[in-house]
Amino acid sequence: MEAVALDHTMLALADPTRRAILQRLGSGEARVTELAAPFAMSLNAVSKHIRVLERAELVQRRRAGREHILSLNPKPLDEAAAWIDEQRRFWTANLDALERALADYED
Amino acid sequence: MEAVALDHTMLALADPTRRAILQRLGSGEARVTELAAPFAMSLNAVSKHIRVLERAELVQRRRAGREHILSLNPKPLDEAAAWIDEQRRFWTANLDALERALADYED
DNA sequence: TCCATATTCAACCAATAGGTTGAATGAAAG
DNA sequence: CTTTCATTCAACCTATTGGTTGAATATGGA
Repeated sequence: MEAVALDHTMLALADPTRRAILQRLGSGEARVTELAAPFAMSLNAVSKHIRVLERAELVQRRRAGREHILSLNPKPLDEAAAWIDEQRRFWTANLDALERALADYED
Repeated sequence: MEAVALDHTMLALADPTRRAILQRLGSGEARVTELAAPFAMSLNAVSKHIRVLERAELVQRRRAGREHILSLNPKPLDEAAAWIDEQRRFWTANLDALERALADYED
């Protein structure tokens, strides 16, 4: 994944409102007003959050007349998970090597 | 995971310098100066990045004389990965339900 | 046509991020 | 001791976030 794309994805995930929006979109597409309803903030604020999610390409917009229908795009989520998993594999591999070295030392 | 902890973790991961620091720490602990060496920015800037990683508890500090030794703490990484995986499971479950509904409809 | 609805745009604001430089602290080494 | 090394603290700067309110735009419906 492009570094800047990861930046955008991780930043988008670093806010509880945006995570809640993603979670909501997990059960199906929704209009802006529907997405905004649960939150104690203005529609405009939610609209801005949606733009952050769009920048990260976590969310796609489709216009149907005056309504904008948002839907989830899981790919950046996959790529963020892949980055984390790679780090964890790398880290545990090095830990294992350390343990083997210690075992050798103890012999 | 606490929402605010996830906020801190995701935000910490949303910067290429900090991700590189984590990657470096994957292969073993390091001093501040060592961590800063690869980057074209001041030591102070890297010191700040480290504080962001510490706030997220992705990194731990141990003092040895005048040196501060940083090491990786993978737990927040695990919890971030768990959040993402949960979303993906939820999402694919709903997609599957949708597909089943479509299959029924087509019958 | 006129009004209501859905949404964004624009301007503003306070707080935070991400960087700089310069000074302070504190340990090590000569 | 005095100097060097490792690191943070403090102040500052600019850009971005995350929110607000008010106006603009565009579609739908009576």
